[in-house]
Amino acid sequence: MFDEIEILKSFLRESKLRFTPQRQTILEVFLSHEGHVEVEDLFLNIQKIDPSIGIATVYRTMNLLVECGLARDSVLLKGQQSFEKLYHQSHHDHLICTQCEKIVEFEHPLIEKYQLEICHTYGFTLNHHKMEIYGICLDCQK
Amino acid sequence: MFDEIEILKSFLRESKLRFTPQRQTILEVFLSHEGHVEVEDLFLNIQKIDPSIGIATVYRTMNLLVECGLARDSVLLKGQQSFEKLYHQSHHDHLICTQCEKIVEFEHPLIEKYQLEICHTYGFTLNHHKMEIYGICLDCQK
DNA sequence: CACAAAAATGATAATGGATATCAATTTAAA
DNA sequence: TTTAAATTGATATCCATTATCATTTTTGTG
Ligand SMILES: [Mn+2]
Ligand SMILES: [Mn+2]
Ligand SMILES: [Zn+2]
Ligand SMILES: [Zn+2]
Repeated sequence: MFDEIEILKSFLRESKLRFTPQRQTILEVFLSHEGHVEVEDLFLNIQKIDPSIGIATVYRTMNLLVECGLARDSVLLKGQQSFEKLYHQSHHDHLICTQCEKIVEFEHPLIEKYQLEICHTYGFTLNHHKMEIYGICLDCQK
Repeated sequence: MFDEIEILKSFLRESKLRFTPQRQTILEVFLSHEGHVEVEDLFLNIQKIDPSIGIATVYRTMNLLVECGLARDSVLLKGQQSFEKLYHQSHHDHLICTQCEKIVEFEHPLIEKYQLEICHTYGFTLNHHKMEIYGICLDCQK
């Protein structure tokens, strides 16, 4: 049982990359966020801890976190990339209100099962998937 | 039973917008494409017919086509927006090879059914959805 | 401890797709 | 014909992300 820091460290070691203070800070700030984080929010909170960290390093590190499976890029909110935690999180998909942009997370085991079936039918190996349902939430229906 | 031109015309009429030669050309070229079209390809083919049409009008018109339900924006290929026909097409989702970017279309009635269930559970009205499965295709597995 | 090679960083320039602007043109309706 | 509104194309602008590059940091080796 490893925690996220260990995951990142071993990923970096295998890739002959280095574990740096900046990468640690960025990972920690990212982990402190619940749900879906935009790069801008992430960057603001990172700068509170270490104002010398540049935006380029944030992007670079987030890409690494996606590569090693600690993050996934999530829904596109107002044109900006956003991320959410992937490790130690139960898999889920998203229900998005097109009016207020509220995001509800859900999971449905049968949908996951049929996805596997589909991959098998077409000879694909399953890597990951993205499923977003767009509609109007209860609040916005009023 | 209306065809696409009629759909667009009546949408424009209701919105107090105008049916123009440019819009007709763009719609026709779009309809002549099978599958998923990037803006760049679309623009090239439009210019073959009317070289005076500008890229801004193409974007503007494609947005209209999405609004009136004749097109939907589809998967993001190499950073560019792409569209596919929506009217008179059977609904389907996408299986995408992460290696060669091949796109296979599939449909699964049960998945659609469960999506409705989920919306009902959370009190959402269902508008549309997007489901993409990423994996490696048979050819690329070799 | 040097010392060298490789990797990482931050500032900033560059990229590129999409949108906004605006003067000129076209359209619809009276 | 006349007028107001809509549309167009050229082009400027926006803005998120990536590339560049000089400098700094890290790692490993003797
Ligand atoms: Mn989520
Ligand atoms: Mn398709
Ligand atoms: Zn809502
Ligand atoms: Zn493939």
